[in-house]
Amino acid sequence: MLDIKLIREAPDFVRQRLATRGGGDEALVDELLALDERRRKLLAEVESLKAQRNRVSKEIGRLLAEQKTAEAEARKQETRALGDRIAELDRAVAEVDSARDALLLRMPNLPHASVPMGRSSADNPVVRTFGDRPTFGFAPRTHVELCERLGLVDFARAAKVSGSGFALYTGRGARLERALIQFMLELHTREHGYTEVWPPLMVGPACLEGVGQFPKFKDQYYGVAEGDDPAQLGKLYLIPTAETVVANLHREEILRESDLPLRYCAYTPCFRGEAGAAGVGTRGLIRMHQFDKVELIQIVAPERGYEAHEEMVRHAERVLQALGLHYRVVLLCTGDLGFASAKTYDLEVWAPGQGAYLEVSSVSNCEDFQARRMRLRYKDAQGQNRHPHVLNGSGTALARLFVALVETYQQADGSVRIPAALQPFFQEEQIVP
RNA sequence: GGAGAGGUGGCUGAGUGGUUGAAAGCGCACGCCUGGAGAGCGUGAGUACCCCAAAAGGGUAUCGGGGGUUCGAAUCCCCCCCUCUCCGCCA
Repeated sequence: MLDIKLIREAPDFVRQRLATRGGGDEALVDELLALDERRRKLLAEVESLKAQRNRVSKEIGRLLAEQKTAEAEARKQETRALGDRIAELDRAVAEVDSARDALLLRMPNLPHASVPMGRSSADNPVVRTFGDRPTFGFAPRTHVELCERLGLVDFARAAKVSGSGFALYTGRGARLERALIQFMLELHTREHGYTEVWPPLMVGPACLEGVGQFPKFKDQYYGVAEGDDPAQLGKLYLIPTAETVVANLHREEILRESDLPLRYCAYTPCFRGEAGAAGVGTRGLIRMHQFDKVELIQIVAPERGYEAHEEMVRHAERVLQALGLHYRVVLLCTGDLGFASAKTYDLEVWAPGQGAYLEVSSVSNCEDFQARRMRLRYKDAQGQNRHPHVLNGSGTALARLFVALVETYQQADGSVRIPAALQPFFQEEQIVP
């Protein structure tokens, strides 16, 4: 969430930055400031009353110790009314508090100054590209055709057991998926200095709130209930991305500066309701309720936030480079930026069978927005507690990468070559019908 | 799922209604001491919020979380969460 002190001290700046997102959130600033002012007013009053009560209580203790029971009783009588007033004010504070927090939790992060202005994905500038679109001496097939011919994915049986939006990888398809996961984990842990973690796949709502998914996007998630007890719902959710759990690993901690940077790499399945998303029902692997992803997380000192951000984009790019896939890097404009992010790059890989770029990675610096929500801090050299920058990036998402790979390396006879970097993990050079 | 034990500051651990924000020990930081280190001695130190232009200073809250009793709660009552042990079940 945003720093209430910043909103208090520079409301115009905050309004202006929020306005660039085009979501109308700047209108909340005045409401927030009014609540904040009321809160402080109430606090000042109730706290001075409590101070008074504490003084009298101590005095009563002293009087009782000195056997002056009558005097103590008199004091008690006096103070009784104070308690009622305090309780009343406490309730008022709690009300204002929760109203203020609810507002704060709904306000998105401020876009970084370097983020281009824009309304939608159409305004995202391409920052750089790698490679060229491959050419074919034949009409390239879609991954759906290729997968069915080669027996890599059984969509029909996946739908039979789980409905649409699920894939059953079979035989060499399953092995290819596993090889890609293994390849990426090895790359990031051995060459980019990330620590591998394999986290729980279900988390409590506090974690979703911590990364900024709650309360705004509550309908996107799969809630899990143990048994048939509806009261259990809302206790645990399937993670929509490893970010949800890994970014929260140190929540409510005060780290030492020497602990930073923390770099984690995690392979996990990801689960998404995709409620209302166009194309869930379309064939193929492009939009799924369940997909695999290798995620990168960094927790760094604010001074190093944007340096680390650029570095992370390069780490994700190396996956696509090593696999020899054509891709482009896009910088999200203000209007397309995610709720928690201050700056985001997307990696879009070319899928010849689709004739389109597919988003396989999104690398964001959320600055201290998430750290503040999850009460994650570190103690700097001066002994000050500060919120670190929390960054997340896909390194990369699997299903679409699978699509791009199969479509890019398809041959005229319907077979698929395996790029050299993947061969040690896949153990074969090609997939033939 | 059943039975029991327990959750106190960075850690260990005292504390069952009244100067207890919390003994003691360890660890930590700084200073003295030392050629240097250690030992020893001394000093300091939680977190969040509020008041104050700021600093200084003052205040409130915080002993797993929430609620209650009371003038006053780490201490009493209720609910919840978590950890550990044993049993059951189970990959």
